[in-house]
Amino acid sequence: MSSKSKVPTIAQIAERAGVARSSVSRAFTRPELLSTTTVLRIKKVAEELGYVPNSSARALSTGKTGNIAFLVPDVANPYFPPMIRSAQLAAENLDYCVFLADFEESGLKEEKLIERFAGKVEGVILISSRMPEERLQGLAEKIPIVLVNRDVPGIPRVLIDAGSSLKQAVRLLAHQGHQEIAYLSGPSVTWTNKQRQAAISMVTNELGLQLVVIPTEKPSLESGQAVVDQMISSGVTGAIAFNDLIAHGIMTELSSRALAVPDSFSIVGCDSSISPFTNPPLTSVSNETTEAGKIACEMIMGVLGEMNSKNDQIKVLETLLIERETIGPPCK
Amino acid sequence: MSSKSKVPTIAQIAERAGVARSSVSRAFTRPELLSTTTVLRIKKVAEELGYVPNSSARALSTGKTGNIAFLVPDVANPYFPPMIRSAQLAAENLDYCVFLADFEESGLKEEKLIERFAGKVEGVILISSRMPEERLQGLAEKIPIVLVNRDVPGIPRVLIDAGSSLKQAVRLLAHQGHQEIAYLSGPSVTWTNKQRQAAISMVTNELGLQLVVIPTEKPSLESGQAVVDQMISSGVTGAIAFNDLIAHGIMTELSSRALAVPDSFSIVGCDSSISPFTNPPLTSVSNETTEAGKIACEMIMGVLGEMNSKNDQIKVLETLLIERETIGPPCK
DNA sequence: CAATACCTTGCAACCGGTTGCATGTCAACA
DNA sequence: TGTTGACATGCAACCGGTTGCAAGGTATTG
Repeated sequence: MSSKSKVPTIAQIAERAGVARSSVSRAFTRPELLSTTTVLRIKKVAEELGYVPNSSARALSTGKTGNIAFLVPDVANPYFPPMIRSAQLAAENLDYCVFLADFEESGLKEEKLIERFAGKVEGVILISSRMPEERLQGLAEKIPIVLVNRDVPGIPRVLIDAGSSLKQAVRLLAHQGHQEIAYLSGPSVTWTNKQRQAAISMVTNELGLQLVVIPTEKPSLESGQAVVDQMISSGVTGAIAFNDLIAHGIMTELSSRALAVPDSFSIVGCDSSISPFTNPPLTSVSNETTEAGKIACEMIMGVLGEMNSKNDQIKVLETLLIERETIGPPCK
Repeated sequence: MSSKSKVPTIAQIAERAGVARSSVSRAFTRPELLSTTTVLRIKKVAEELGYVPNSSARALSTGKTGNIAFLVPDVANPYFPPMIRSAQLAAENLDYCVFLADFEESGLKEEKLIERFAGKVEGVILISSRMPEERLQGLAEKIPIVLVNRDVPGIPRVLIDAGSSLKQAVRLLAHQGHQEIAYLSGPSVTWTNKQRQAAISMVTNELGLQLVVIPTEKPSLESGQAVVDQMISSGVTGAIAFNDLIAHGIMTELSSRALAVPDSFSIVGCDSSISPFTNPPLTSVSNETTEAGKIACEMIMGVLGEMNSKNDQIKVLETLLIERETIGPPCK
């Protein structure tokens, strides 16, 4: 029932230590301005009373919250957690805390979230943003933004380039004798999807292969399962999926129809989110998300200081095609 | 170069609208105290100037930050993302923002994180906490805490009970004729592991089966692969793993040795995090994490108001054994 | 028509730190 | 010994909202 106890403030420490409030503040933020003995005395008293600086108050007077926000399209998509993890770790090392939010693949929700966070954070990291370019640019003038897997001029961004690996995958399929292949596309508005599809279609054109683009509902397992009929009837002998989830959905569905991979179909995934775990192990593109998360975090820290100055830095992460066991010669 | 622009404050809205600062404040927080026309006028001006309340300032004077923290042992473990997602969604509906942090399976780091968040949040949701019980109780006196999958009297908690499902799994194995089975255990300090192991051993005793407990390094795929030798040499014909990841590691390793599941070994997982995706699909325990995250969030909201009052509520979520295709008769 | 109640709005203190400036102390230097 | 400067500390304003209290105005009532 120590009614007065609660959380001690700077004032109580000051009184107990016989100094001014400002000295207590400085003991924590700029100890080099005080004599060593004073700092020690203050810290001792603070320790005794269990003092913890009130971060709202600090944020109010300094204007720095020490927070950033990390927005992803779908937390449960295994592609993102490693990125979330590395970004959060990187932020933590710089004494920042990170808010996480899921915008459920919706540009509208994304925008609402940004507005909600605007006052609470110093910057926002947007993963695979679905917002229209002009909106992004508008927001970027109000609050520091770093994009991952979205290419908007004028906004700092880190891009994971799966293009070269996917081109290599097409060549590999061609080399095995495939003439007609499918691309199971992802969310059509995303940079990632456009970029992947463009890379693939460039090489199929070059090699004179037939490319069938089959859209999927969502980049999920279920969507992969759902398009198998369409894929089979299209007459292709191999397929490259937008991501591992779709590829795995296809494998699952094929397996349930007693169609073996790669004997009946060759399948290539992308991102290596779950490809090491599938059976047979899925040939896929390496996963650079951990690196991307870390870089995005470092980038935003760099941007925090210098608002206004047109910051147009861009970092492209290259990928590798990881050959596992789902490519073989065509069946038909 | 509108140097003066920046972010408008309550004072500028007040001036522009010809009212006192307090009226502007009330227009947003308690509009029923003002006349409709005044509220409208203020809101209009605020809209024009792009006013957004400064949440640090608000937090300072009200004492409420509108944030909670969500701490997990490992973001990248597929068990957690659905829980994170549902908790975050639930929080958002109540206008709360959530910090996410990864304590890397370490009780020490967990404690540091809680302290760091202490000033920034109104409450903390701890998933599978590794902290000693007395520490938890100490912290719970300072800040509202809700535990998930950790059973500490006096602290509100939600528990996912896989026990009954695992008992059923043991019976199923026994019914198929298995005499000796293994439990591939998880992190020994966790409530989850203790509870699962206890449930299994209760039934093996009851049925007179031989139970071999094999510890794993981490609840990960790699750890599962690493213990296969030990499992084989122990002479068991079936195994129940602490989680799907370990189970899948075992399946992968067995598969690379040309040992088929369930023909050579029967395997049971837990949590259904990746079990629907394995090949063959892994018999496992249902995943109640989505529900748990939501409930944890609701629980902490309930606790926020009434600190001090001994709150000892507990919610237990029951699970289901989901039979897929990895249990068969013993081989040896 | 005066007294009373209610509704609307303003005043000013407060939340808990931070920081520019002023003051005071003491040692070093001329 | 008087001056100068470095160093240590205090004072008070400020960050941007919130809120108890009071004042002014209008409506209600006897």
